Parts: sequence; structure tokens; C-alpha cells
Amino acid sequence: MIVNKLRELRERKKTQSATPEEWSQEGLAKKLGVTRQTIISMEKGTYNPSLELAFKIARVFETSIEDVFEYRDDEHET
Amino acid sequence: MIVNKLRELRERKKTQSATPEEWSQEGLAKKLGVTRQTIISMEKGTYNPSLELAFKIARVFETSIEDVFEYRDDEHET
DNA sequence: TTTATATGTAAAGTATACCTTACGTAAAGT
DNA sequence: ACTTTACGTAAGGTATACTTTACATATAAA
Repeated sequence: MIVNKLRELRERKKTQSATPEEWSQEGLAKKLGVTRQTIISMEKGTYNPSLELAFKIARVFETSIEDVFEYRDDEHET
Repeated sequence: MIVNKLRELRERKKTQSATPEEWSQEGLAKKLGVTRQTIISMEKGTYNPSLELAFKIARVFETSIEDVFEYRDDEHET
């Protein structure tokens, strides 16, 4: 299973940025070229991004994929 | 677009391993819990893995996602 | 009270990751 | 010659990432 720090990273950017609207869900969606629904679902953990989107996210937050997303083995794997 | 070093990494493991069969396409597929078709398609570049599979791959090759996969912007993006 | 901004939910559709099965080829060993 | 191992291709199916549209709620500002 994959957990992410998306909301945390976004909120941090929002408070630190001179233009917080850039870091609303909608602003982030625009930066990434996806819809707001996609951001919501990822923040909720409803689904995981594709590898390509994960790369874009890491780039936007100026960090690595491994810093945004964490992979944990579940004991119940198929 | 995403490019990967899968084939290269797999071949290296194959020659360096005491048990090269482990690192055939089929052997790798078993390690990752996917089918051989999935390995073939990724090595060919036909499709990109999910983030979860990318994590598993990095783990199996004892390295990072960024070391296995590279993200390049194309000029022609939607 | 009205308007704008940010967040959330739901449902139906499209694109693609991944699976299953089946067949083809080439090399190496018996 | 035949068997095994590794690699490849093709086609149809399932799961899920992502889209589109529409509606709802809370807050802050006019």
C-alpha cells in the first residue's frame, strides 16, 4: 500500500507562498495538468497516481518521489 | 515521457547472479508478482508501471525509483 | 444578503495498466 | 530429432487512474 504526504506538502506551500491560490487544490491541479477530482482522490487516498503523475508531483514540490510517497508492504498480499 | 533502465538492470543482475534464472523475464515477474507480459511491455516501453509496481521494482533492484525510471518532458504535451 | 473562493461528493465515461491464453522462434543440451 | 529455456507477439478481458459534469457546504468579503 502507498501513503502520501500530498495534503501536508500542499498546505505548507500554501502558507509559505506569496500567492496561496497557486496551492489550492485547483491551483495544484492546473500545475499538474489534471483535474481537481484527481487531487481530491489522491489526498483522500482513494487511488494512487500513475508513475508519470508521481514524477510531476515530486517536481512541483521540488523533491523526490520517495519523499512524497511511501510504500508499505501489507501482510495480506495476493 | 518516461524511460527506464529495466532491461539493463535485469541483464546486469543476470550475469552477476549465481542463479541467473532468477533474473530471466519470468523470474523477475515472479519476484514482482506480475506476469511475464508485464515485464516485456515495460522493457519495450509499451506502457509505464503503476507507482506501486515502480516501488516494487526499485526494491528488487535495491535502488530508487529515480534510478530506474527517468521522466522527460516532451514538448508535445496536451 | 449576495458573491466568490475553497473544499467535498456522486455518477458515468475514457484510457491504460495488467492479466490470461495461446502460438511462434531461436539457442543449447540430450 | 526432441526437449527445455528464454524471449517475443497478438487478442480479448478486468481493474483502476483520470475526466467530465453537476450539485452541496462553509467561510470570508462586498
